[in-house]
Amino acid sequence: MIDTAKVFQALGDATRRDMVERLTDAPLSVSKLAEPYAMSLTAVGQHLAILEAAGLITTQKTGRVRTCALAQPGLDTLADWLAARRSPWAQKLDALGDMLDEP
Amino acid sequence: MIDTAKVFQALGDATRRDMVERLTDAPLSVSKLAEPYAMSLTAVGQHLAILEAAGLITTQKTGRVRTCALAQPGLDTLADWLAARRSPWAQKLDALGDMLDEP
DNA sequence: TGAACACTAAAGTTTTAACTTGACTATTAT
DNA sequence: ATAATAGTCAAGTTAAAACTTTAGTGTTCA
Repeated sequence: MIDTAKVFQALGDATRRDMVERLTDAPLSVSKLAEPYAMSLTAVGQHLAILEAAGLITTQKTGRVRTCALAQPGLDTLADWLAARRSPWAQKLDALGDMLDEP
Repeated sequence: MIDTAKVFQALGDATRRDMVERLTDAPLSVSKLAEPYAMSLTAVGQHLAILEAAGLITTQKTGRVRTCALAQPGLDTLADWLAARRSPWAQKLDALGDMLDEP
């Protein structure tokens, strides 16, 4: 399980949150991911490292292109934290959801 | 609905997240809430203002004591954001949970 | 083989957020 | 009335993130 602090800190930044949102639709290369932002590619790479450490994305390099995709572990950490703070009903349903998600 | 940015930014700080976690159990005064932290009351007050703006807590002053309690709107914002990024199964169950939560 | 491409590493700068200090208000207790 | 409590305001400091620049690696294309 991913550290809660890393997940919330990662999503606390607007650029990183936007990256995760864009990856919800489809995987993207670092360059494509960087396009909308007015910052260097280096800065984008730093953001991606933080997102990856938080288990929110996975990346793999093929040739010279690194492809980034949304990852579950970070989202699961977030879901667990949330469940502990919501109504008993929501908690039970979240637990059921986790059960049904398993392979 | 609360702004997503405010909620994530609020929970991105370890002290604020700890405050929310402690308020999950029971409401607390500003002083009681401040006790475990090695920082001024002023700093605690600043954190509380951010949490309140994010809809994660509500506060009300009675006499000279301000009591802080966990609030739903911020958590709901978080739940909605999460639901959009998790598996279809988890999404359906979250929606069902929201339905059953209603009065 | 050489040039353009897609990134990456190290180190420094800038910007933002957290926290402090000192002074102050309103409420409760003596 | 006085003093202690509980919190607040404004302004400044400090510490942590975000971002840049420069230089470099490995990969693909002409």
